[in-house]
Amino acid sequence: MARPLSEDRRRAILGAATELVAEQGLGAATAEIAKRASVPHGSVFTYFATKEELLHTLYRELTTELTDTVLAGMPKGDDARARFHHVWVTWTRWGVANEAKRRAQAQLNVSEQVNDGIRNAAYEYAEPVFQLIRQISARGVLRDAPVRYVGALVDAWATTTMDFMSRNATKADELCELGFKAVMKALS
Amino acid sequence: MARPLSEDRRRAILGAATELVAEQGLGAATAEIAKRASVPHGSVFTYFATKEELLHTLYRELTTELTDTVLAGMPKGDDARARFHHVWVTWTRWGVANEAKRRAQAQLNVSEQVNDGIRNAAYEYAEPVFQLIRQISARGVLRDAPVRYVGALVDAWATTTMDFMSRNATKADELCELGFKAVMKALS
Amino acid sequence: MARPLSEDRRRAILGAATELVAEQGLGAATAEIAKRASVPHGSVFTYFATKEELLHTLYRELTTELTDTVLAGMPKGDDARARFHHVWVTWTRWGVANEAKRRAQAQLNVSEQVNDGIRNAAYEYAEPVFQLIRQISARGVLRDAPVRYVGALVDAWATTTMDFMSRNATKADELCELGFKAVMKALS
Amino acid sequence: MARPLSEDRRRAILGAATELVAEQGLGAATAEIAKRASVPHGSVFTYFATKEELLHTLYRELTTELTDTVLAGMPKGDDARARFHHVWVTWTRWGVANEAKRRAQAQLNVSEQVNDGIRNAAYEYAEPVFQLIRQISARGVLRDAPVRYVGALVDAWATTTMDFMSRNATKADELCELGFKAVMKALS
DNA sequence: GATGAATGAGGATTCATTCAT
DNA sequence: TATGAATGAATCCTCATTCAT
Repeated sequence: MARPLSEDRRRAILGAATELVAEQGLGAATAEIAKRASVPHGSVFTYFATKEELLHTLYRELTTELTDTVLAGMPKGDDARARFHHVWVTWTRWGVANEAKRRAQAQLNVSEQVNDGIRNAAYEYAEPVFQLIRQISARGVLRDAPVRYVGALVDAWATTTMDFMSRNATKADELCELGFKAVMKALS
Repeated sequence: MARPLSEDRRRAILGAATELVAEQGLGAATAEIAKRASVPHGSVFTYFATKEELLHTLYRELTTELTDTVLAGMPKGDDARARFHHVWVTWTRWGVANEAKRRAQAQLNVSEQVNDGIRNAAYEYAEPVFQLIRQISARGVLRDAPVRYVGALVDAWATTTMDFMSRNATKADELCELGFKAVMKALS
Repeated sequence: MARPLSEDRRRAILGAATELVAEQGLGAATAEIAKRASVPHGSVFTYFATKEELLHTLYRELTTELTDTVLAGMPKGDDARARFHHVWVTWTRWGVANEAKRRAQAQLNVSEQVNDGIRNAAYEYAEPVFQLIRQISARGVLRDAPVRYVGALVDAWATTTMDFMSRNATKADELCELGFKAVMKALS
Repeated sequence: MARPLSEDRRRAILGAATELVAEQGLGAATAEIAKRASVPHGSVFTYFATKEELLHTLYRELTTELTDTVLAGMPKGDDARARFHHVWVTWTRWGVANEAKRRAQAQLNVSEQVNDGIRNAAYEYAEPVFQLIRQISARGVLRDAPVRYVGALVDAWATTTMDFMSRNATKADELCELGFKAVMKALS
């Protein structure tokens, strides 16, 4: 049998794409992505049919990784606040620890390139998080608002909080907790 | 005697740029912007030295317009809540009524193209809004957080709210008010 | 007013395309066409939106030029034989004198790139020739065959005749006359 | 012990090449040929050293098949007209029944890729047909013309006739006979 | 100033061929 | 031999900016 696709190469390309999209936006050149991944330009297209597919895959992988990270180690039991606190802290720390990933995600998020179908798949994968948010907000001002809206608000605040944590490393934990308290107040 | 630059043309170019940046991101071609503006390609460069300058100007004009809109008709007096309500409603309505502008702004916001200097100028212009936000949050959980952070949180929620208002026209007003209540709870 | 498109450049590009298509087929690179035309590569696309358009234009110009050449100097009067003789001789001589054009035409003819619409336009332009052919063949074996078919037969023989005239310069005139006699016999 | 090359695969590749060359010209990609043949891309190059060799082989097989078809069932005896009628009918019917083959042949014919050596080999293989044509035209206008020229004229008319038979299935037989009569008149 | 052609580096993608498995 | 990933030159086309008119 022929040589199988190399998972390493695939990851190298996605990693390079993450960095360059974070730095330059979706306009990042496939040739430069290849160079950064130490892979011949042509190889980008043996792993991803088009640049669009590469970006879609990147979006999917980033959102999946984030959801997985946030759900891993989730406390059991029904202390919704504790559970949400875990989500919030894990989430924002992931964002601070993975600046390129976070910024690449931000670029992909504003782009038309990422269409509703792809976006919905990401939301579905994050369903447990949405459920938790619904639970938290069940008795608050937003109790009648669409979950997707409430989820998007939490996302927006998490993103903003990460940005400030990043820029202000010494006060990162403090900002994280302040952000958490504010969100909790808004939701409950 | 040199012909003076035409304000109409300048505005046409900025308008076309708004639409195309909203649709395609910063990659929008100057030639296409010119065509959309019904202006010869060369004129883009008599009104703006480079594409970068055009985008910077666009960012400035959009943020300025938004700030002006929000501050116009601001209620007098010290009812901070009423004043902030005015800001919130005007802001989100502007966003819904000016979809292209809102989306262009979002594109410019994530871009490295718009540097900190330009961003700070926008913040300074919006200083009255920041002051109002500080006032609102003076006794809340975020009382010790940096104003810029609190401002960014409000911005993030306003943006998210506009997006959902846009997609859900029949419930726009309702979402606007829900969002407002949630922000108020978070801040105070 | 800005610089107008240069007819010289346009012709240079079409000329270079003629040569390269004759030599290499439709696969000829636009970059090489540009080089042969002593024109920057980008200019090819300011004169022709796509390579396809360039090839279509080339087809149209070649067929038009041939038709014009053949119709110019057509004897007046009703001596159909004399008129057709003029057509035949002019046609095959044009082909011998313009080897690149003839071969480029041959390449374009077999290509799917040149669609029926474009082909029909060429036939319509050559309508006077078809009428003459119909007149010549009105009492022959092919009297009930579709004119387009008879025309295509004549075309096929003219093309073949030119090829042999080209390869055999000393007997070119002889071949031309032999071909003519054979066609006349076939048609009448 | 080395596994022997599979005749089936070879034929599958040639078949796929026929279709794709007919559709797209010589630019057809080997990878696509492989896919159409349901054969791994690499196999194309174990059966044919280069793409060029594949195309040469294709040309040879197509011309050979046509000659074989035309010569099979050739009436014995010295009725040259009957023999040529058989050739003509078999030839044009083959062309109509094998559209892809006919069109692939046309593509290969105009290409420089197929050089004189290869072309001559095909002519030699078709020698009996040339002899018949010489016999038919021995007393006609073209009696002193080079056989190759006369052969090429017949080829050109056969090709044109097939094209029209193909496009006009209901009148195919009629066109076939009309074409035959015209050729006979031209030659004899 | 107004216009739009000119330019050539850069962009995404394709492809014949090779070669590791 | 079979397979299909690897490669990088080549392909068509785009684009910001300049400049002749």
